[in-house]
Amino acid sequence: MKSIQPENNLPEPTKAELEILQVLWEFGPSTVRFVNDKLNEQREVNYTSTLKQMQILAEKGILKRDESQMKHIYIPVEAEEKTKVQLLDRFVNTLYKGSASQLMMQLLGNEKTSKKEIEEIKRLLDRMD
Amino acid sequence: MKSIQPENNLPEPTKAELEILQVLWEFGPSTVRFVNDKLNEQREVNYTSTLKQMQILAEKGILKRDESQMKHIYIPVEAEEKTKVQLLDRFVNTLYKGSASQLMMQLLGNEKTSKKEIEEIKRLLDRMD
DNA sequence: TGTATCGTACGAAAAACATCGTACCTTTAG
DNA sequence: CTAAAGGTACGATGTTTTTCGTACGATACA
Repeated sequence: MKSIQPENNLPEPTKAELEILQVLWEFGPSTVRFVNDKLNEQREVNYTSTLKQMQILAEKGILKRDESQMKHIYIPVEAEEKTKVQLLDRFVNTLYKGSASQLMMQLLGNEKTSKKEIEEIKRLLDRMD
Repeated sequence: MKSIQPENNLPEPTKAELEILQVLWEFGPSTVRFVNDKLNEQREVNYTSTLKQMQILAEKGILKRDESQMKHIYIPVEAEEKTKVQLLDRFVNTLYKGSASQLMMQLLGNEKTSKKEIEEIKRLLDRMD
């Protein structure tokens, strides 16, 4: 049963695009210079590469930008949460046929998910009632 | 706190590769013909395309194959669980800075995660003690 | 005022992925 | 024996994503 709804969905961000989004989510609206510097804390990347990516992101409508200054300021169009929910949804559908509980099981079985995390999750569920 | 461990990790499968893996996971070791037929239940794809993908997968060491017959049989090297755990791990790290509980919250907040799913998850956690 | 610095624009090359056509070998049925 | 059916190999091509060089306009300041 496919519900009819406005195809609001923006195109799925690519890997490189996600890197940029994450900087913007963490630090808020930023210039290319700022984002590029942040990226370079993790890996080497040329300024113009980042610039181009952000321009593409803007073309796609994933970012909007304030051009009133010479140093353009880029801003994510969708909130962090919304985008992540979308990505998560896709992930669950692809790998777990949409079953969130199956994903959970994996998460809980993973040694890398610490006891503390598990406690946190339980508390969360309790609070949900 | 990053634990030191052998970097066992195989290269991340691409989208097309994942499709193939999923068929193999669901139906067990298979021929190219079989996999291709399954894929074609969902979308049109040429036999040789699938063949090529599976050959690449084998080159990468993600699949191994039994060549003793003319119809080669392809088998995933890693178990479904292990690969999924790896992908999930990467996903959590990338989008949620490794916080499983944060991911959970999103999952639980998502209307698409049904009440039944949530019940399932709770039962799961209870059983964990 | 001129030159170094910092910005954007944009085409093009490089790299990663995906698809397919063609060659050619085996098996099978008549 | 031979033709059709079905298999693998693999290069070529198409597409998308990523990276970068170069051109050129603004700004800053010696």
